[in-house]
Amino acid sequence: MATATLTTRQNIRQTAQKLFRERGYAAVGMRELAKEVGIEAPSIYNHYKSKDDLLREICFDIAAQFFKAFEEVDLNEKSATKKMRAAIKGHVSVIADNMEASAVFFQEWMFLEEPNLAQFKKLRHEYELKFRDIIDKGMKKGDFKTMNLKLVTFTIFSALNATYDLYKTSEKLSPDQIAEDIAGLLLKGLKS
Amino acid sequence: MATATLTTRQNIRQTAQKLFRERGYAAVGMRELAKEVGIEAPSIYNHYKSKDDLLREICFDIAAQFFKAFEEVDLNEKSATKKMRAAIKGHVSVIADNMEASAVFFQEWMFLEEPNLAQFKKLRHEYELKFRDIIDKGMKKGDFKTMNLKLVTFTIFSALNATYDLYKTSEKLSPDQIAEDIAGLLLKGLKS
DNA sequence: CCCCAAAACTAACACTTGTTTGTTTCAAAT
DNA sequence: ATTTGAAACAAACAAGTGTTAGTTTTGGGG
Repeated sequence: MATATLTTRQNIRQTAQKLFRERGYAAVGMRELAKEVGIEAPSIYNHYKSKDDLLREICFDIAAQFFKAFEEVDLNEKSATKKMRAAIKGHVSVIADNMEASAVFFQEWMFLEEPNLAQFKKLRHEYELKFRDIIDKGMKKGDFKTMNLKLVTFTIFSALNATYDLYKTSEKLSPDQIAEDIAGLLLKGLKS
Repeated sequence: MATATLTTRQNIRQTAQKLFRERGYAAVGMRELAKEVGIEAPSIYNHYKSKDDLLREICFDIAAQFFKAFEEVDLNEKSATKKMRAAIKGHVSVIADNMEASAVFFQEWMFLEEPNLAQFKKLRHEYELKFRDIIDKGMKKGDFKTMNLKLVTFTIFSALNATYDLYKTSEKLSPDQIAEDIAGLLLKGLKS
């Protein structure tokens, strides 16, 4: 059990992640959130500036984790195939380690208000470009078959980002195993 | 121009599809919807019983289209590979022909109220089983490599259901071309 | 013990939510 | 020209929205 005793702030955030995922950001009220935490709604504002602030913290924290996971991959791996496999593994691991939060990241980000929304989109685009870059270089070196780059990147991301749904329904598959299997399926499709 | 002159009912539905997709079901109010249609909110209730009724019609209509598209595939194709390719094509075509509605189908269905929600889940599960069945038989016949069935089905669905996002950003790719490319990528990964 | 700040509370504000009621408009059929 | 039913409307309801103001509780440091 990593959960010793949560601070109220941590408790609010964790509960928000759960509720936002279960019922959607717009459908969850501050009073409902507060009740689940065990406090009154106004008390939340001692810890977060606004509802949007809460969503912002959740989304941007996951974004940072994706970038961090990728950084290690980019430094340690050389060939396009190995980089891709490692990137997929890192990405899936972040999702696996933050199931609720990453579900919010993927499904509720559009409720961010400006300027957070614009910054979020920018970050996400940067991250996608990193993946696309690996694939592009792999194609040019002949490791991967030449195909529509945008479509391929999209397909891969879609598959990866559904990992969350997989966890819910699946007979216990480990994150590593899921990452391995998805990587296997997709890389075989990429290979020239 | 297929749009000769829409009935008010059709107008409401089409506008609802657009708004629900753009801003999410919970975030769209009846007054906002009405305004976009050019009427007052209470007038909507001359055409739909409730907000939920609107969502129900959108979601279940798309569901019916998926089933219809699959039916033809199942009758006309024989080998697992051909069936799979045709099923993917049919699925993507339904999305391509109903971009807004299918986006709502995939992202807003959880806002359905009971008993619609339960029925929707059941339908969706049935549809998934049809795909899984093709893959399963393909594996047993040796056309496809034996892998975790649930994971494979999930990965494929995830890729297919992101088609909508692809349309928005992509340099004009035809539905057929998208279906072809995705099918190519995924089937190669499946092949034994 | 007292103080002070962090964090909880109650009450309220201004506004929006989906929906209902009762009435009026309007176009097609008699 | 009159009837009729569909579809529009304005007004309102009860409940819920995020948030703020002002106050009380709480728990650790001097």
